[in-house]
Amino acid sequence: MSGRYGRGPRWWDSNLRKHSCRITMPRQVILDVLSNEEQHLSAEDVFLKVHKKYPDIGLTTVYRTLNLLTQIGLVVRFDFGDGKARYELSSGPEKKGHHHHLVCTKCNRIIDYDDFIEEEEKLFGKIEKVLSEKYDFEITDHLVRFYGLCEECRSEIQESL
Amino acid sequence: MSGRYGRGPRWWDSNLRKHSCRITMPRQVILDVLSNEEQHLSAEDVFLKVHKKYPDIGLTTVYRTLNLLTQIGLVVRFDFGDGKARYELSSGPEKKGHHHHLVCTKCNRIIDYDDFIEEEEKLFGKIEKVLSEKYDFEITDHLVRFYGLCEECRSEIQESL
DNA sequence: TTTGATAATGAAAATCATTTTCAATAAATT
DNA sequence: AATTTATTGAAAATGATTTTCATTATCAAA
Ligand SMILES: [Mn+2]
Ligand SMILES: [Mn+2]
Ligand SMILES: [Zn+2]
Ligand SMILES: [Zn+2]
Repeated sequence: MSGRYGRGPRWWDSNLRKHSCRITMPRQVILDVLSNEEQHLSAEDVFLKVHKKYPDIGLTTVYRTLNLLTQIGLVVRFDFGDGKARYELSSGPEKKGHHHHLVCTKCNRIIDYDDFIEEEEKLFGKIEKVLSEKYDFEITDHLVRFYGLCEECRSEIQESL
Repeated sequence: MSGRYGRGPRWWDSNLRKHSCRITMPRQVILDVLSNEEQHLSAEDVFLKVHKKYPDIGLTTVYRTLNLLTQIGLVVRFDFGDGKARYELSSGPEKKGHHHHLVCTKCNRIIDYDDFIEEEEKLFGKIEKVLSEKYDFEITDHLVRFYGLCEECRSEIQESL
């Protein structure tokens, strides 16, 4: 783990500095992986991808870094119910907009969707207002998710009949 | 673990039989706990309550039973993000109606609410229809949840300022 | 009611994702 | 370059849940 990380400064450097976190090689590499590759990676997924190019970066550091990035808000952590947390970049140039998820209960495939977000937000705005008064509860976030069977899993079930 | 379980047959006996599960003492006791006590119990919570009256029932059996009851639909399992699964009776006489949750991110308190369920369902019905076509995904269930700070936790924060 | 097949149980060990510990190392500031 | 201290990696620890396996209890059949 010596030398500086290749390419120039990144858009997230300021975020790190803002929280007085050092800009280290493992952090850069992990953020690069998160911003280039597909979403919803587990810690081990991240580790594996990182490991190919930088075999000296350990799994422990991946966990620590994902926790840090989640805390400072650069990354969002999800629990889809398969026993491992999943992570997704939350902001920046390559950011995906506000979206929710379809989760296949058979193969754990995750599908992002951003349809109806407007309508959802509108209803939730109203709900949040009423609930926070009624239950004296300050709402800061919400979770909407649909579970079911993806196309592949449905056809597998068909075949087995 | 000898002798039969005290009181007469229970409403859930038929559910168990339907799935060709034996009606055992541990299962009766665990179901009794779930139907009498407060909701959102962890496996260990259930074990502790069971243990007071029936010290011979093991934690392993509690886990196994909760899994079974979840599979046959008598119990619903939740992951609120504190590392342990929580369980709630899903049907029967003492059933709570369809409801969603407010989750305190500081103390993990869970508040049930059933306001706006109608409106939610109406919107979700529409969303589900469109999404299942667009993404070729058969939706079987949904999850709505609000995160935030409960009253107690807000006042604690106030005090510490 | 007794019997027999086998599903269910409990204790201990195993899993598995994640966290902690701690000595070594690297990033920022001077 | 020297100093300070946050960060790192390996190994061990943790903690919830599952698996294993020998023993026991349930239930249908005789
Ligand atoms: Mn997503
Ligand atoms: Mn509830
Ligand atoms: Zn699937
Ligand atoms: Zn709280």
